[in-house]
Amino acid sequence: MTKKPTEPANGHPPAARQVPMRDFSRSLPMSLLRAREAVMRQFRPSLREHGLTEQQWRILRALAAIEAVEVTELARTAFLLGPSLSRILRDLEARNLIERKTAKADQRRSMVSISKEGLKLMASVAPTSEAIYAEITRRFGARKLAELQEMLGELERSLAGLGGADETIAEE
Amino acid sequence: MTKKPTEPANGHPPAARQVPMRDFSRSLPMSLLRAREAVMRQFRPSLREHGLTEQQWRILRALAAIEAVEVTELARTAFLLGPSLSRILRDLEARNLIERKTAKADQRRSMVSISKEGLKLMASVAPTSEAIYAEITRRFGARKLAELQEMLGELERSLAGLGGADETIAEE
DNA sequence: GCGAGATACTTAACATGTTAAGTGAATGCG
DNA sequence: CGCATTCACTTAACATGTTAAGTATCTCGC
Repeated sequence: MTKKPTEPANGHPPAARQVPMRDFSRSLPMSLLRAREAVMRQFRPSLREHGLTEQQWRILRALAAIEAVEVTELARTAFLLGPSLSRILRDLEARNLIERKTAKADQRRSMVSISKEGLKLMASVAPTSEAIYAEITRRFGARKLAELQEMLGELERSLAGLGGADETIAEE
Repeated sequence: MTKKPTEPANGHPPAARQVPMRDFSRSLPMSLLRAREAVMRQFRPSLREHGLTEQQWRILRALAAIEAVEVTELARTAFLLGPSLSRILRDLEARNLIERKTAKADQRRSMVSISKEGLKLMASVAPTSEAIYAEITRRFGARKLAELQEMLGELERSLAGLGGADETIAEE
């Protein structure tokens, strides 16, 4: 074991850089993607054991903190797009982990809440999840973790209102 | 400043916190997800105009820096899973943006390279992409950006070899 | 009140993420 | 050699990301 399967011979490519660009592997999006994947890799197995995906878990967590929410608000909280949320809610409802009822005042809105079963499932997952988070904090350092999150928040804020496109309001 | 994470007197939801957990919206995975989305939101419209998705763009960028690579190595570089890459390469090849040829020495491997057309497309996208990156850097600050990326790298490294599960080597 | 427009979702369609299984080609070992 | 194992990829199947279109409901001006 620990055998090198294939030696590419070249430690690094001889490079034929034909288009001038930053080193791709060091771009901000890639850094963020890799960091997030490194973190999520820790959680996924545990969630999987409980039959939950990352997104389903996000939804349950968001619901556990409140009585009930509209779908749109839940989408914002769990950071999911409407269509994704719509599908997931359908499945979670079929599994009796959440409940839905249309609002009285506005028949368009539907109020979502976590069910007793959903709470039970959460209670069974939470300890492991918290332990993993604690281990990550221990490894990386609580102070640095707080700093990192602060920077991420700043980054987010500094890009707010720079909507990439179709952000032209009241213009033609 | 230096506000405690869990403010009991939060002006947010009436709270029916039934399962003890961290404030979900401030978890590390969510911070990373939101930050990355804030960044990618800037690039997607431009890529879309050129008929490229984020992942296709990653592949082209990775290919532009070298002569040719095996699929597995490309997957590592572009941070894509094999199946995703396999599909995308099929499409990029159909659009004549890349070329493939099986290696002589090992018929299993296929060497992928960017085509002349692919390079032309890249050249047409790169300026806008670089401009967006520059604007992000300007807004957030070059120094802070470097710091952030350093921290993200540290986070990644500190979690390496903590494979969440099925990481048990030489065991049964 | 009523019809145009706005809202809150949902469906649809296509691309990717993710895991498992399949296929053909090399390798290692008896 | 023979053949089980390993490799490098590809397919398959299901879940989500992403954009566009559809549906029912509500709001508002006239």
